[in-house]
Amino acid sequence: MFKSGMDIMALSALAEPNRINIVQLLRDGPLTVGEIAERLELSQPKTSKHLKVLRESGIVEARIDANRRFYRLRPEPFLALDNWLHSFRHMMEDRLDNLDDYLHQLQNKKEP
Amino acid sequence: MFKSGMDIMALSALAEPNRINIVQLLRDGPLTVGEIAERLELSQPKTSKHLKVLRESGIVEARIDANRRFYRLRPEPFLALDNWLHSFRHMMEDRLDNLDDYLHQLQNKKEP
DNA sequence: TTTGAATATTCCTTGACTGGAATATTCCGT
DNA sequence: ACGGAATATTCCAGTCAAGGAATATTCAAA
Repeated sequence: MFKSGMDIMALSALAEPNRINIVQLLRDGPLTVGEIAERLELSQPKTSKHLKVLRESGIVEARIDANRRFYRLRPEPFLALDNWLHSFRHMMEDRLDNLDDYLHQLQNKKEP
Repeated sequence: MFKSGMDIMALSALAEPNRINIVQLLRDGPLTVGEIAERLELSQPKTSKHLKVLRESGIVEARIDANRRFYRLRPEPFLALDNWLHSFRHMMEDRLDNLDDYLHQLQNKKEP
């Protein structure tokens, strides 16, 4: 049986500013809790708690190295999200009316 | 200036079961409030309130026809989400270790 | 085994979100 | 203008998640 609905857990986990920041930070590679806390200027307990939510929703996982934990992103939820988004393809294609401008705006990441 | 962070508003709006259901229902085309409420077995005020959240986060828009409002999805947030997901491509490619199984599992939407 | 570093957890308070019920608004037909 | 249909809004109570502070746990090194 195939599940066409999106996982709420993962979305809820991402729907929080600190956690989105953590996820975007981990895009470039694994980091320890202390490094994450330092770069985002978060307290250590706060960081640990958000990482726990991300971990329990399957978005990150930890590699334990003695005292430290290296957190890194798991690809599965991102692939699942991408897969879910594909189910909206037809809707988007049907509505490609005044959308060219928006597309160009998204593509143009260069400064003027 | 280009914003590389994902919009929290849209994610928060999606991170709720009723609203995800509404969004997935609207995938197939516009519906009125009453139709949405009926198909999802939600009360009318409940439906209206969730639609308000979706509307204010830019996920849906309403076409007014006399007494009725036809709600439909806006493509922009989905494109934005898709665009954001692309920034995780490298991470996903780097971790395509034991991921083949998962990919096949996602692709196989047919029954055995 | 004591110390210190790194991380997790608990307790508590506060703010935000949800749902239900009732009410308000808008519009069409008569 | 009136009544009814479709939708929105308000009010209120209950729930839940986030933050701060303090504390607990785990590990390595001396």
